[in-house]
Amino acid sequence: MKSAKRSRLEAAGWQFGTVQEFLGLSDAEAVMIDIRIQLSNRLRKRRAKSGLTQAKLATLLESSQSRVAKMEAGDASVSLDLLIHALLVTGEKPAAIGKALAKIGA
Amino acid sequence: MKSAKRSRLEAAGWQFGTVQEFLGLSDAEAVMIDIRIQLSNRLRKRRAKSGLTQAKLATLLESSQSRVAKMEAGDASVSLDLLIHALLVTGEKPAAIGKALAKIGA
DNA sequence: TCTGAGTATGTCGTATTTGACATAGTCAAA
DNA sequence: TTTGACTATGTCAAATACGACATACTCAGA
Repeated sequence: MKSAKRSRLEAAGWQFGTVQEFLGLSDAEAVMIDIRIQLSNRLRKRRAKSGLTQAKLATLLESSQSRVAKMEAGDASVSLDLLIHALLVTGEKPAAIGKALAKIGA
Repeated sequence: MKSAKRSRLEAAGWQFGTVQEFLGLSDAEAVMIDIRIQLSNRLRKRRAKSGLTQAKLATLLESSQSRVAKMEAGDASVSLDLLIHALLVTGEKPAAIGKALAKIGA
């Protein structure tokens, strides 16, 4: 968007910025979401590589297929605790989890 | 302990091994605890370095002094989510958190 | 097209985690 | 030794994360 138009709209009361700003999230909260997404993606890859179905992984975790689906979807109802636990159960090493986090901007 | 004595005691029904074995924890659960401890220690250091009291940090987190104390004590009632969030609020970068995790054995 | 294995999504009752509060412990400075 | 700032610990009602279940979607192979 050209800055002239933007200025006009802002004068009319509109605000522009990132989605983060739109949602009113602080930096920390935004990073929390990035972490969740990063771990989710990683879990799906790990599981696929191990040839596990969501149902089988759920059994190992003493959880349920639907919860594993939510983990991999980055669902807001899933804690980082559960995601990390799941990763560890797939054989992921803490060092690898650390590396994944290191790639998150901010 | 000498292995002869150990063998004798094992024959009598005693078991030996790590604390982890004693408590009946799986590898993943043991690592979860290591992660909590690592992040707890890191939080206390970060806060001290920032010259924040537990009460002030609690305000930033919209939490309470007692919960911050529990975070730093590695209390079992504190989730990794909360610990990580707290670290981020003290200005810790995800990369630094990643490095801390990378140092965990196993 | 069916069928079946795998995955996604919504809901429910329960278990855990939460902030708040009360209160006790610690320790330096007066 | 008192005071005051900081930290630790226990408890509680409320919030939220949990596993389980039902059900829908996807898609490859018969």
